[in-house]
Amino acid sequence: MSDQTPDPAQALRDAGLRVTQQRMTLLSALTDAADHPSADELFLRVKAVDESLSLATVYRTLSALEEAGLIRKLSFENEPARFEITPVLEHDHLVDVETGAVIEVANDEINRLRAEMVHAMGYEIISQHTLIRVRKRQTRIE
Amino acid sequence: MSDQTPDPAQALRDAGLRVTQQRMTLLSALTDAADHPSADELFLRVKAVDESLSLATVYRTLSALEEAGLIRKLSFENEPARFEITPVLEHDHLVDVETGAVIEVANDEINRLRAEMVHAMGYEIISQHTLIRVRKRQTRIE
DNA sequence: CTTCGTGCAAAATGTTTGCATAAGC
DNA sequence: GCTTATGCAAACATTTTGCACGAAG
Repeated sequence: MSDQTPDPAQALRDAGLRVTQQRMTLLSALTDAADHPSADELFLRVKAVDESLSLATVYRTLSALEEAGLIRKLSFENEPARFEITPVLEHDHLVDVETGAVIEVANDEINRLRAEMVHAMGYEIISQHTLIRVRKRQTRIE
Repeated sequence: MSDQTPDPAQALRDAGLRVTQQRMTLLSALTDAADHPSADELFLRVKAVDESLSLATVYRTLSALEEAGLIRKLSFENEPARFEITPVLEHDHLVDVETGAVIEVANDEINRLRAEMVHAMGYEIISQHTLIRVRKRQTRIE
């Protein structure tokens, strides 16, 4: 129960990054986020904490955090990039095209098959992501 | 051996779209493409056929073709969208981060598991795509 | 002949960058 | 003190749009 929400300062230090107020604010905002915010949405959230934090810093910090492997960038279709704390358990995303809802899904069997396939081709996986656009199935008359 | 490269005009008509010279040129360019060109790359290729064809038309046509289901838009990371003729057999893409090469891969087992999972959650798949960023595995000393 | 697609230029969007200042180490 | 991060505004790349004209059905 000690590293549920690890100290952002420590996480930054461990990643070899300088610990600044802005980076801690941003990392905390992402850690606290239940959704998958875009740079712009994050900007609004961190501004509520630190009025002076700029959008440029949000972008620069997101790049730095991604490069350090602390966060993951998700490229959805026809919309700005979204971000999430690097998941401990690999998972993918369903996007309900009607509501816009993003649902996380994990399937060990699929992950295993994928890793095997890639390995057999002589590659190693750096990162992976599956995006499935879905619609609620009509189980009854509507 | 009759519908290997179907008549673009017919394909457009079947999709309920007006048959214009520009759309045929673009659809042919994509059908002939061995790679996954971006809007800009396609623009260069179609301009070689029809000098007057504009970039705006390329974008508008790509949107129309995608909506009609004739082509698929691929959202890669940190680069413009790429396009391909809608594949008959569902497949995903490996991107070699060192060379930039895009490799198509298909795995029926994975596709089946995915469809099952999504179905069990009460959804139906509209479209799906897996992007795997990879690096060549060192099999020997380098 | 009516509707829809096109070209052009301008605009909108999302993201990056140069520079002077401020903060981390 | 030396190095790196930040804020601001300007630049950038990609994609979208308003409008007048031309082509498709």
